[in-house]
Amino acid sequence: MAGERRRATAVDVARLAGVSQSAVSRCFTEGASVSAETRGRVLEAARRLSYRPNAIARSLTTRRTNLIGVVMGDLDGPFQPYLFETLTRGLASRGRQPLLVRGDPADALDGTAMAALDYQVDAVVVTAGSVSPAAVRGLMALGVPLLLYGRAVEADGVDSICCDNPLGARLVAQALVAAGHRRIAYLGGRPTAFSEQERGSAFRAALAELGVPLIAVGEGDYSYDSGHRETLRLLAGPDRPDALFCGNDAMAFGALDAARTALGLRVPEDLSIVGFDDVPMAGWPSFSLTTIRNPVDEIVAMLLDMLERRLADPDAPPVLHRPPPLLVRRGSARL
Amino acid sequence: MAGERRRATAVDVARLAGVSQSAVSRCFTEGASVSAETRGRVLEAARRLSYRPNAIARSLTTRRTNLIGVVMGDLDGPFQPYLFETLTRGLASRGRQPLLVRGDPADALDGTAMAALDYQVDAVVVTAGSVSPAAVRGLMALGVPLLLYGRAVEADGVDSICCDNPLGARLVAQALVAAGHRRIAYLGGRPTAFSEQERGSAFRAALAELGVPLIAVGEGDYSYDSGHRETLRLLAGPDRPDALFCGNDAMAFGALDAARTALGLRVPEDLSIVGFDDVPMAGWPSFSLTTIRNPVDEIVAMLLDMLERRLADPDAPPVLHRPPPLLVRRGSARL
DNA sequence: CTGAAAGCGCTTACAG
DNA sequence: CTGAAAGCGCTTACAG
Repeated sequence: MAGERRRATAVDVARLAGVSQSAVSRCFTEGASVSAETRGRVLEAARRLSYRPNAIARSLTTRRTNLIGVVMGDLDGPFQPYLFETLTRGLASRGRQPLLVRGDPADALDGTAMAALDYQVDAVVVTAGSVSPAAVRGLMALGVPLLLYGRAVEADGVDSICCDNPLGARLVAQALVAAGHRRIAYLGGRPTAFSEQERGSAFRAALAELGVPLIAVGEGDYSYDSGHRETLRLLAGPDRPDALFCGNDAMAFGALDAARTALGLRVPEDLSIVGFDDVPMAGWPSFSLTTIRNPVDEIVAMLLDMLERRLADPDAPPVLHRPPPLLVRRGSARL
Repeated sequence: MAGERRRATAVDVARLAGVSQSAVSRCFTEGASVSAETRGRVLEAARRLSYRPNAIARSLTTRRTNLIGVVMGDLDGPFQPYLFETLTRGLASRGRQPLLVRGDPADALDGTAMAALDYQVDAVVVTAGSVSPAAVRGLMALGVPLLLYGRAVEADGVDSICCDNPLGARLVAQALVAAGHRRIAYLGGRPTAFSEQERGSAFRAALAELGVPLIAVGEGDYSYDSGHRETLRLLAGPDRPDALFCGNDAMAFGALDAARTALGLRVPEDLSIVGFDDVPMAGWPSFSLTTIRNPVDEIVAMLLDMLERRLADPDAPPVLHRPPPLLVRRGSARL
């Protein structure tokens, strides 16, 4: 196999099969009319030449690329990889190619990120916390269908899906209070994140309604390290909390390690810790984290449906879905 | 903002700027000759129309897409996401777009995976354990430059880079024996994986050379769950091992949890556990895993250089790099 | 059912 | 430096 320099084109196949190039094209387009005999000869010639239609050329003529821009931030926590995995597999199984667009929660999209959009993606899906609100506005101005995961935005041609964060926070507040906790602390994620804003304020509101004060608040950035660091700080004072709700699982893991290993506390006897997301690791025996399940599979499935719908009709009215999360009781909280 | 249905093309810009379409094109191509005045008018018109060259059309004419196929498997362990993250960022920073190709270690690449290659990727990089050897051969037959990470293959036009697994395994064997361990067990990963074959056989060989027997062997699949399960089995017998080398960190975490939580053993007093990869989590206090550092950053940097070189000269002789790993001593092993 | 031809939006010799 | 034109590899009316 000399690794032929040039791939075969439809013209090559046509020549070999003794038909027109149009006939070749028809054999590779759904529902085009070709006689059985022609199709047979074309397919055989194509096979011999290892011919496959050039998707770039096809995209140029059809003005559809089948490429979906996927805006994502760092894959550095345990949650993002799972989401990304599920999303890209789902896309592929529906015959769409995910083209990566690297975001940065702090910035608008830079040039190298925007370059991906020059490939004429049919739509772009923005994943949780991957970019700033300003970047989302920039994307909206592009006139490309936008699907937002993890934040709610009201605009034409923009569909959003976002776990019901307020409900999740409320479930935690209620369970904690019902179990008798009265010295409750909250460890928030990146303050600019939509999820953090919803979770933080709903948690406060729910506690207030229940007549239980929030006695301490930490400010993390959704990372393990920030969870570890802030927990050390929150537990340093004299009036130590008896429960800590963390804005995501990664911080909760940091909190667990800080409480148990660094401070020598017993969890959940001395301190209840609750996370948010329910990543696979939350079930590992070393963590056994009580947490709120962010229904990723369900969210991705809905997102894919929203995408098909939007692709079929760019002018369809925007939709916003808020799938409900669930409290998962494990060993890290006395509930 | 009515979300204009049609993006501006070079012809639109040319009309607005009062120049030819060729002139517009030249303003967007590196090193083309355009007068300062023309360039100014074109750029201004382009700005007003939010014009950016259509990368699909450009790809068709230049026969270069700047798209790099990235073949990857599941992102379900802690190692793959970090690798993927580093690789795709590196690609993007060099102006190349990563196009995902989903692999499956057990299968050849299926149709939906191959569909990505119809986009005329300039090269494909295959990441560790993402596909079967048969799939790699299929990719080689395509005549597209191939870069292999995590396995060594000798062939024209195929470059490989792969951590020096035998060295890593030897480092572990030597350190364990030097520290006095004499009842050593090995927990392997997926038997069909290139890395497993190298690590497993080098570990055996090194122990044999040192005159220390391998008293037990487990067969996992690189997952946390398999590490947990196999460790329970390995530690069940009467002549319990005093050291366990795991084929990757994920299994080592499972082993740690099994030993400590399920079996109530002390690590490293009762049992030394060593992993392979040094994922970020290995440094978390709950694990404090002694492990072999797989130099991902270095590997990705080399991979990107290999890519540029291969793109510049498709006929360059194939290269094979084997960067050395490093033993990282933490708390999970008595060394 | 089939072929000739136009056109998708660019780049790049080729003349000037 | 600049424009007219060919060509990249397809799809899709349009005639037949």
